[in-house]
Amino acid sequence: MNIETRLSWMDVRDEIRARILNRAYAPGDKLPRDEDFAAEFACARTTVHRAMQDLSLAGLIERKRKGGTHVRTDPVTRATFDIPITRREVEQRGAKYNYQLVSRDQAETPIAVMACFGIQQPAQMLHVKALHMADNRPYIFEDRWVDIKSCPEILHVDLTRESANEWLVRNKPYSRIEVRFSAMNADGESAKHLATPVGAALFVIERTTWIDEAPVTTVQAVAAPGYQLLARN
Amino acid sequence: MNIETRLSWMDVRDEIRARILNRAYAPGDKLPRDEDFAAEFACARTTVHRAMQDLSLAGLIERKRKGGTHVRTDPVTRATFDIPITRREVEQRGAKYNYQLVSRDQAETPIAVMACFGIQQPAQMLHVKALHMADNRPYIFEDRWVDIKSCPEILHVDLTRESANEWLVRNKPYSRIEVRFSAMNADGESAKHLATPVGAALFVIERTTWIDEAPVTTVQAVAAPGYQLLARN
DNA sequence: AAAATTAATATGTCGCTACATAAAAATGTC
DNA sequence: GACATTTTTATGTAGCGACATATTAATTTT
Repeated sequence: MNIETRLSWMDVRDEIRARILNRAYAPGDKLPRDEDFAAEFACARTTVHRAMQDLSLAGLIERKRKGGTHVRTDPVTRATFDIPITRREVEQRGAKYNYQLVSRDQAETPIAVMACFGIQQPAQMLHVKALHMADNRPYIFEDRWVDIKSCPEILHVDLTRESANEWLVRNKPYSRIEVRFSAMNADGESAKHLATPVGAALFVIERTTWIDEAPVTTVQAVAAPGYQLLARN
Repeated sequence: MNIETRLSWMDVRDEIRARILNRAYAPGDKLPRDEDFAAEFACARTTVHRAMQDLSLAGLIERKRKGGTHVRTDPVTRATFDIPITRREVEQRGAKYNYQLVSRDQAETPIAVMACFGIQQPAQMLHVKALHMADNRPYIFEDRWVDIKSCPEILHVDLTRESANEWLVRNKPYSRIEVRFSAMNADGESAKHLATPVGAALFVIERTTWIDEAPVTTVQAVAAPGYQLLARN
């Protein structure tokens, strides 16, 4: 094919996005039909469709069957985060990873944890606290609960050698996840493990995962001061 | 068409995902070629392709031309956030939105802000501080810099009535954005505006936007205690 | 005139074909 | 045997046609 004249759906997307940024199509405006764009760009409707899908996913436009395509009046900022295994995160920063089990015991689900999972009845769970280190300095302190019923194998894992984080990610892929970010003042325990003064502002990541409605694990990961999370888009 | 036998790409995706979760295909394993899946499911290769694309985007598999498709050995947690206009965010919580301009002046770019934009030379910028309130209680305190060269209109906007946040989102769609999350202890200024004790842990969202490499705005939004960010996926 | 039905229409999806492209595997050359 | 070149192969992308589906608009019925 003629390389110069062949348009990819990304070219189409970029052109339409450029027009929206130019305000050739202003917020609230109705865009031409896919077919008309296809005619203008001399490409197939499927190509325009793919471009539109992408813009729609990015939050720039809204599409409705029969209703047509409109530029969103108040575009949202949509960003995507990757939260890798902690070991990998540390190693990608070029630091030496180290891990330390703080405590490990079995208990009934406390009420706060039941709320995370959205369950009514308490269950037997494994309660693990551990510290992840980068270049021998505290990096993340995690406080984790693992449902024993949906994950009995965890009882036989040597958590002094391998972190529950790593074992679970490798061995229990979840089907649903919920992630919450917040800030908290260091309490006695986290201050001690993260080697910071009590009261220091710490970044908190809470993750809860399920396999088909069955709770798997919930973890509160408290990062050492200075931690930042950066978004792609 | 026969509704019962017709498979959609989502059905194919769900089936393949189920097999990965079942460990029918374990982490690191090579998956069958798209064509083989197509034969198995009696659908077109494009349908399998779409399913695979989705799984790949979700971070569950990795694809390489000629290399084939593999289950990722350490799947990343991938989550997407929507950060709407602050007013809309407040209103969606069912609270009354209120806005207050704290300060507004023009100055040369400080070094810290130059770093956010990745520019070498300082420029003339508008420096705005403002407070967003929910039900008359402090919600978010923002400290914003706007590049006057790429956004001269901002000088004529009455920022006592409309927040820069809202005006920019509606009038200056960006082409690139960077978002950073972190935690900080309340300093004198933020403590005063957010009505919290000095030292309280606050959640911080930093956003910087560009239009084609030209800096537009960078903002540090400090949320009142208790603020949480929840991810979709 | 209000409500229910029907038609029109823009987007959504699927199948098929053809060709593009990256990377591995095979082959040829020194 | 080491290196460069060609072939093979699995995924990536585009075009075309057909039908599905949701919604709006038009029409008919009450």
